[in-house]
Amino acid sequence: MKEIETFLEDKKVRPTAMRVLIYKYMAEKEIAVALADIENAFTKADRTTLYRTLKTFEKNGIVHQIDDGTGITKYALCDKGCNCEIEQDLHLHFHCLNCNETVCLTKHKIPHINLPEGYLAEDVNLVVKGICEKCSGQ
Amino acid sequence: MKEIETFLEDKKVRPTAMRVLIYKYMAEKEIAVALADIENAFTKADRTTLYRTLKTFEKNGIVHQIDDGTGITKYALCDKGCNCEIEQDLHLHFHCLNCNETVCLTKHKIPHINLPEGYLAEDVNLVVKGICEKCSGQ
DNA sequence: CCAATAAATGCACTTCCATTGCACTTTTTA
DNA sequence: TAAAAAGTGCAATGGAAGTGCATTTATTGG
Repeated sequence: MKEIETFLEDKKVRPTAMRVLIYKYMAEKEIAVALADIENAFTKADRTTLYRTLKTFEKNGIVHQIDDGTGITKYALCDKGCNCEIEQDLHLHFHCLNCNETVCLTKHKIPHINLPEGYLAEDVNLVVKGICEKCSGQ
Repeated sequence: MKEIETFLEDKKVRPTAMRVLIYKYMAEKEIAVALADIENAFTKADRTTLYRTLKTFEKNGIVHQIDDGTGITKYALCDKGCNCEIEQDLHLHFHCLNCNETVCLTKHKIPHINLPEGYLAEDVNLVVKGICEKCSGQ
């Protein structure tokens, strides 16, 4: 708990009770979470607070946003060295069509993409859909 | 015009006037189009018709849907050999942050992605964002 | 310690786009 | 040519993201 507080402070985010809880929640879950998930977990808190907390976390490099193609924005904690901004550091995301969960495959960097002459890449989004190990093992 | 009709018939889609026009419109544009684009081009037709036309086209392998991360669903004509379903055939999409246009880079197949043990890939979505050749050349 | 200020939170509302239900029209077919 | 099917148009719904403003809570300088 204390560690979370100091962690947030390091990231220049004031560690309010709500923020610590949300961080804790996301750290315990190992999958990417949607705003609605957090809403369900913290029914006493207002949607807006949760929403803005995520935006604050995002702005300060605590979480990154994931577009997994479901149309629902997901968020996941950044790894220690996760430089979401740097192209080379981008990892891919896996969305399971069975359990509907999305995970960061942090170890799997996106391979270099060759583009035609004249195209300049600034950002890459790679989502693989299929069956995750949890679901395929059953 | 006649070719479009027979083409649609080949795809088991009844070539109504509207459908032929929409197909023609998409063929002339070389970029992926949003429903709103088509709406603007065909102000006399109803949104729903255009929407359902795209869905019909999609179901019959005439167009494929593109999620370029803008939150707006785009559609593009499939190439002759575009087997949208087959993983190996998936091409990548490029979204220009300047002109906001999205194109299929049909020639650029998605490289094989190595996944951890237990993960089964069924579909891959790869979107590169940056500056397109039209915009970078200026 | 207290007042002034800034940050965080909650509520209500808006916007935007995708999607659907139902009625009406046009086309197909038996 | 009548019945059925497919296509089209209008209106409404739904879900999620985002915003304005008032209120509460925390911070800080005197």
